Amino acid sequence: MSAEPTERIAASLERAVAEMGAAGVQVRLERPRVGSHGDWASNVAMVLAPKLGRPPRQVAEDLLNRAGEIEGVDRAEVAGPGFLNFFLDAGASGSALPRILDMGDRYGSGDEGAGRAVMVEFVSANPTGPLHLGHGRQAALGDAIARLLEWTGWKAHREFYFNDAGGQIDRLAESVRARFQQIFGRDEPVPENGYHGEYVAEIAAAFRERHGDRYRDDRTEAALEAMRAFAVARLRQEHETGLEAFGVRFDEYYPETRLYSDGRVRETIQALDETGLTYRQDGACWLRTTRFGDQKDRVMVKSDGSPTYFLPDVAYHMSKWERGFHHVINVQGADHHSTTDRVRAGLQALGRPPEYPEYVLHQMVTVERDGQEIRFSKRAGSYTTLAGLVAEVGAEVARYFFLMRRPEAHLVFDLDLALDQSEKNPVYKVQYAHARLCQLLDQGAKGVVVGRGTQSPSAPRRLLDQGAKKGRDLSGARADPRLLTAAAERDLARQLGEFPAFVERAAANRAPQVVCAYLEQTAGLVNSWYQAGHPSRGPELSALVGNEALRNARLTLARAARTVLRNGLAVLGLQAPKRMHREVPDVVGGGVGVGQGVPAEGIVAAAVEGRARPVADGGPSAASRARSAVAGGRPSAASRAQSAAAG
RNA sequence: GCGCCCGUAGCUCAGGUGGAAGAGCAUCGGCCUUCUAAGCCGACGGUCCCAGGUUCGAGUCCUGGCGGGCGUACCA
Repeated sequence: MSAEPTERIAASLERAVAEMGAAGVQVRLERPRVGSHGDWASNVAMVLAPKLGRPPRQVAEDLLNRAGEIEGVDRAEVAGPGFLNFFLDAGASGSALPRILDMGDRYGSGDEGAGRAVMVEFVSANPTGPLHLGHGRQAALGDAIARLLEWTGWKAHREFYFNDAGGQIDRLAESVRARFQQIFGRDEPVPENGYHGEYVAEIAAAFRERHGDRYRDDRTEAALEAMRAFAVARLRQEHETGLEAFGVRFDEYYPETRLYSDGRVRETIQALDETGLTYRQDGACWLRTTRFGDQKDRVMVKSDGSPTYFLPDVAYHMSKWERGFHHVINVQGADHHSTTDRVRAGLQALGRPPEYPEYVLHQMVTVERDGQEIRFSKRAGSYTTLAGLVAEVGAEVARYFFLMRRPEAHLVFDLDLALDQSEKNPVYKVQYAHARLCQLLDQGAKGVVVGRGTQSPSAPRRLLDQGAKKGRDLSGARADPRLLTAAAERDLARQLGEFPAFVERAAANRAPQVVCAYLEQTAGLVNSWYQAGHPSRGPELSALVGNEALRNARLTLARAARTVLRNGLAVLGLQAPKRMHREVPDVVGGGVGVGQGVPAEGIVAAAVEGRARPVADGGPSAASRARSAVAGGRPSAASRAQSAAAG
């Protein structure tokens, strides 16, 4: 193929435009969002119409007539208010397939980043309590954004920052001490502004397990310090293992105290002083952040001589810069948005660019259970933890839930829905489509043939022999995409070709939900294509037809689709299973434990029952349990609901 | 008061460089003798919060409202 079809279309249109006496009008081609609007569309007639004083549709007709036949274009039409829609022939629309197979698990990657370093800082939870769902959203977002950047040629560094000193850690230590004393029956209440969650008592119990009664009557600072260190270490460990269970790893954990111990905070004060933008007022030391667009000046050092949070924040970002990260993305909850202006202002005072660092601020996560909102509060001790959520719905579902919405949109996490209907979750649709393609390709490799009339026992054997003779050819590396003429095939092929553009856009906009939407759409096209060729429906449209050339082309399409789904899931940090098992819960069919070799009737019975009986009002029905258990290997919805209530 | 975010189908939400209104759930109706029905096909469902403006064209951009969320510390 000499030139891309788009170039030929554009050239033909530009010639036609010039003929109509409107040279210089830019011809732009765009991908219509809907398949029925063709492979490419142009708005040039509508731009031209007012200049020529003629109706746009008439101009469009005229343009088409003048453009004539275009190589690679099957047909063209005037549509809507005056769009020109071009439909490529099958060879052109399937032209991405060889490239997909060539690139394999790198298909979709790009090199916009050109190997530059970028830091993504996310989660950054303080060791004063367990990770909650807001941290979960951040973990999913930060990791997915880092992955997107890696896919587009950046070298991503994942960093977790935490405050391991200061007033809140003091209160944590005091809270642990109170709980510790309570173990011995002493009436020492947790401080009013301390941490009241159950986990504090657990820490105290663990502390006693480690140290016995040694600190029982020790009210010294050293005892408090021991508890502080113990609690921080334990919570830090809990965060790391929790994130690991969630599938997120960090390159570096950066403690706030390091900024003090290595003198960076002091250096930052000095450097800011030298800018002449600091002043003293009311006994405190201020920085003129208003010079850089902040709403008011900020205190750097309080009148009691201790620094505010603002100062180490600036020092920390100077450390990032000096470590070579001139591109930094901070993923934070929107409740931190007030700090972004002042931190950037402080950094500008030190000569950093105004857009450093970049922020992705996600809106809050609220959780509803039984139709009621649950409020998060570390101090009240009533909140839902990330670990609890992962235990309930699994890491994959939780991750996808957090990613499928724009970060700046409020996320309502309906626990009931996530529990009872998790198998209807889009992530299963995508993973299932992938597993389905794997099975199909497996059948293809075995030489299985479907279709009425061709089912003589010798047919598979014959194909197997041919396949063996021709080696890899059966896998379709040299298949002819022009044979993919059915609508479902062409729609799918076209969609697969757009994957790299979606990854690039998602990365540029720090928008993982774009990938989610793409995957769901692709999975839908895969399923439509698959169903259209289902043996019971249209065996002549199946990939497993007897005609070898057609079979090759369709199996190539399946391989390409599998590659795209697998890569897309990898971009989000999700698994691409080769096989998905349904597990029929023992409540159906009286304790029939069913695993891999399930009799088909069992599956169908459960599925039918599941559909026939919606969830009744008191609790989960057998039907909903059947659906829940499908998610695989986890407790039934009933027992999970109980554990949720207990948590 | 001021700042940021949100307002799209009954519900939860996607909507690219401004271009032809979408998905899932819910409801209703079809589709398993043969590749996994965790699926597919169809129907129903819209004042894209309101009012102006820019434009050949606005869910998208601009201005002003209305409604909701979050923030607005010498807290951490």
